[in-house]
Amino acid sequence: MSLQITPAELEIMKVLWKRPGIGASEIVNALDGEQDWSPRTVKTLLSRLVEKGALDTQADGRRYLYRPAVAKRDYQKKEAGQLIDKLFGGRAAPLVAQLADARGLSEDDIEELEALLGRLKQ
Amino acid sequence: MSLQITPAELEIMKVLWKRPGIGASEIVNALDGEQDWSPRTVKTLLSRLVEKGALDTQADGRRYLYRPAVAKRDYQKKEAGQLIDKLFGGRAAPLVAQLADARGLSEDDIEELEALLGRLKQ
DNA sequence: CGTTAATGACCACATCTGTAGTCAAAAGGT
DNA sequence: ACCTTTTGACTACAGATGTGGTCATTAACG
Repeated sequence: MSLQITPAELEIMKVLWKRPGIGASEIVNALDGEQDWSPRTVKTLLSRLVEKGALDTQADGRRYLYRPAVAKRDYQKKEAGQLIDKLFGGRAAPLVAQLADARGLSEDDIEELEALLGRLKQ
Repeated sequence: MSLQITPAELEIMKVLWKRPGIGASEIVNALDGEQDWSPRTVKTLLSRLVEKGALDTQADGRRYLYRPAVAKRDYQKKEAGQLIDKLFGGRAAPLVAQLADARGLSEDDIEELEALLGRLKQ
């Protein structure tokens, strides 16, 4: 299953990754200020995500509670992998180089990466 | 201008980043084996890219020569930046961590990254 | 108990995307 | 001077996407 999550749908996923198991109205609320969507729009996106298998539902009286069927981490991995396959010839290093160039890595970033590389070395 | 390049269009861009200034038929040819598109499809994608401002044209008799109006490097930067903004809270390090986890960095990748970090340090 | 408000199901519709067809003009072979 | 081929312009159309409306049901408030 390809599990294609669109940008608009991703906003919903982000809310649910932070607070899994909430209902539509809480999601609408959480998005307030972030996105300027009618509650109808949020409902539609929720339906599509359920239909796609990206969300699981659990009945709670007359409504549903939603929770991600895909871990954020897994989704991030998939997206990152797709980007490097699509644009960087499947190699990670050039991507990092671009990032460094594009927005500059902070001191902290650099240290974090060095630590990461250290761990990877054995 | 947002300059949204779709996946299909990107295939065209890749050809032209490699060989800028060629005409439609050369592009069709270059894509042979890669994509299974009718020449019509390639023409449509070319038109859309020109319309979007992603390609520049230069008349060559009765046809056009096409060349990218966006450097590959810039496009890569933009995409990488968008990904980390969209999914990684704007921080590059977590992305790299995911990549390492997702597909494993090769020895070479690790060395390359260490060298890169070294350069960034001063 | 009756009216209201919230909820999911279903529907609508414009735009974008993938994939191509038709057409007319021009370039080139014979 | 024709016929064929190539090319760009325009058109087509189904599926995905963004954005939101209608409706019937049901929970909840007074």
